[in-house]
Amino acid sequence: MPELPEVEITRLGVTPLVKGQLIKDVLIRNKNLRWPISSGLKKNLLGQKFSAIERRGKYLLFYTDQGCMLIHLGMSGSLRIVDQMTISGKHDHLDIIFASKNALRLHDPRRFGAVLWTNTTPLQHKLLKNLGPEPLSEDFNGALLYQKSRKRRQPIKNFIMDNHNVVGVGNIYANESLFLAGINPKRQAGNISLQRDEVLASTIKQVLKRSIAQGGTTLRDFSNIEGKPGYFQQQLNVYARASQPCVKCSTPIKECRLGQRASFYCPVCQR
DNA sequence: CGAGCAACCTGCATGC
DNA sequence: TGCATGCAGGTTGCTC
Repeated sequence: MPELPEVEITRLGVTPLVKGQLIKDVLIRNKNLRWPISSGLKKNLLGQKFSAIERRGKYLLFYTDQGCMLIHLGMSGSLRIVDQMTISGKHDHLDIIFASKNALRLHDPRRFGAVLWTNTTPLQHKLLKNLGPEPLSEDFNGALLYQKSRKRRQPIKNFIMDNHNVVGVGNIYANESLFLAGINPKRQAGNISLQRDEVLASTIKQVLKRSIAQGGTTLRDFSNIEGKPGYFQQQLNVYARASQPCVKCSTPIKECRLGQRASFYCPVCQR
């Protein structure tokens, strides 16, 4: 489900409803995620308040005065704010219940998500400390892309989806960004000129920003914290459009697999 | 070191 | 209708 825009939509939706609210109870209904939810989570959170909710890559960081809860939504995770009495479903793993009677509820059918606790600076956490730059920050630009990709032979699509190079570019947005930048996804990362890397970096920023502005992409089941879908999928140019005409030149869109992921491109517009 | 790939899971669409 | 297969928005950690 979530790529960076969807995680950001979730963060923006959750923040006003949970920030500063006293945590009254924590229910671990199903601890089975990528790693088991620690039973100590309740002790860590009880009586605390979230002072800020930040994002690093696709991780959500829920800060308290005592430490920080990290949540990753994996492929199918979502957060909702519900009334604490709302009946839970099969894949509802965790409820954090506030004095306001609202609950922050984590739903994750495929269980690729994670809920972790850290007492140290979260950005120094093992899973976060080696992440590449945020795509929407000034740290990420064409010069960086160019410098990091020299002598790299892997396809550019794999390269921009690697968190060490830049975070938050998942499969949909990698496909879309490369289309708009006119770059073939199979092209070796190390063979791309500085000028074209600059186009690519600014395209990635633009695509992510536009998607956030439209509430993210809903393909199957992404929804925001109120359960409403995003609208960016209406603007997808290549993703899941195999054999359909390119929006620019009408050539049928091609599909291939790169790094085990479905990849879509126009063989004429993308070189 | 880079690159490739299996694995972690469930749900859904498809085809026989 | 039932069963097998393949695929899905992500990431880690192994092997070569």
